[in-house]
Amino acid sequence: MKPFLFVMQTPPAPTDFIQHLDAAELCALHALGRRELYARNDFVFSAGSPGRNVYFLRGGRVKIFQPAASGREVILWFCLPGEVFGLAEVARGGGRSVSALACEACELLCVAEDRFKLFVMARPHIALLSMQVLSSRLRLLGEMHANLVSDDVDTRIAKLILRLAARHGVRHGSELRLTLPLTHQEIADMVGTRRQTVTSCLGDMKRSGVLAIDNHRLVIESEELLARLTD
Amino acid sequence: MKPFLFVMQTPPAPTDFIQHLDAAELCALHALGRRELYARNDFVFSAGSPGRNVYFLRGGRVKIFQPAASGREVILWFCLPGEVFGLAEVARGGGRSVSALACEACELLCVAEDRFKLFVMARPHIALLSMQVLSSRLRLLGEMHANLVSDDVDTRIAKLILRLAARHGVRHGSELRLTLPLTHQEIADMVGTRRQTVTSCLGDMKRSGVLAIDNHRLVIESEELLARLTD
DNA sequence: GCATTGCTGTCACTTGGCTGACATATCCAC
DNA sequence: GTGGATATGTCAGCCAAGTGACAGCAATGC
Repeated sequence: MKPFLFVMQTPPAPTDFIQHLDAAELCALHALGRRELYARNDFVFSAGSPGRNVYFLRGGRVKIFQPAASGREVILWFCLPGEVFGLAEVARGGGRSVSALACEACELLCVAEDRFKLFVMARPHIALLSMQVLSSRLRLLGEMHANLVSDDVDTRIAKLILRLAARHGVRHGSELRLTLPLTHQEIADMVGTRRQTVTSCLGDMKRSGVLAIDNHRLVIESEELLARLTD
Repeated sequence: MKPFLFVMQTPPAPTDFIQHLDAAELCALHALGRRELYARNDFVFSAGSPGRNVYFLRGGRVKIFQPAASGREVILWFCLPGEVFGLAEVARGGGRSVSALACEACELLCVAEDRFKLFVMARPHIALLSMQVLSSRLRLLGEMHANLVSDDVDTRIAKLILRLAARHGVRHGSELRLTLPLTHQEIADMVGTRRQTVTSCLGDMKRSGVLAIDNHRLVIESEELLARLTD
């Protein structure tokens, strides 16, 4: 089980917010907000907007990314059902610095900032949970940042895939299959490189039997080999 | 006052934790922890250690950095008196992912994790404050990360200097002087490049009258010109 | 059905910044 | 003071990765 040490580089995060609420709390939270539906490629919010809501994802996937100079996008993470997003801007004030885009049809719960603050302040352990969520993201981002500084593209992509596998992976026989469909461009935006570079790097990995791609979903064929690319 | 728009790119952060406490709270916090002294270049904690304390800086400066592959260091930020650090690891669990090093003689208040949690849970607005601190760091790190992806070294250094000026700058006649002494190596570790590159980039800036260096402290001679390097 | 748009694959060309090396300058400890 | 450690300045050579360009291949919509 050596390779798993890498997948577990960062221990499993308490990313699921909803799961940590009891029935009464969940009910109270729902009463505070309203249900919203978004279609594929709709923006839930975008960088620069004031940002006075916290969102809880009930279904679908949301991509959180940051616009960078010259129209580039830096993808920070994908939110899964049960997770919060838009929390940091609300806690801190000063408007959104990131954008949130529905990757597919999404259902979410939208709660206004002031109501959420009251909700949290009345329930100390939820305040702690919120701190945990923020802390996890801080750590993940720190790790991504350090990788970007010190690893070459191939290594960054290998690490990314292992990280994604820990969160979005489903074991399928001897393979580990990502549930999240990704384009080369999106991978490039996650590791800070260009699409062509990703194409050629993934090409190498396919050729050497590390992984395959099926319907835009990465399939890890050898965790062993992949972990080795990680340095 | 155009150039100030850049310095203010990210609005002033509520970085000072202590300042937001009233006398009674501060007193209670002090009662929970113990005072510790560190000499220049002492580690307060280092990446990999379990990390069961939160620290409040009362005097001096602490450098927070993350070890990266091949012995590189990635400097995330410098803590100033009044600020917390070590908060994320405690909120989240799972040990330290960063190291904290005293840049000079430091006095700090060390509070055990469980005590701090109780302290926070009993005071909802302090929970909110903690969330603000984490959120601010998340945003700052996001900004640094995006810069690293999309800007070349010169631009990154210019942006770094403006960012530092907003936090550590003191106006001195027409100059804006950083209170924080920095080596080229440290600047390199903050923008993700190498020492030699920083030396030559700063050399260019000196030659073109953008800044000067006095006793390891950057002195911005023209915010105008510096902001222009920012793109 | 066809057309438009977006994704993948490949490749020749260019370059920013890393590397390693060395000289000088400055600081600190003893 | 003197000696070692640490910081700065400069430079030639090299390479990882970006750039731009183009061709084939899905999808998706009308």
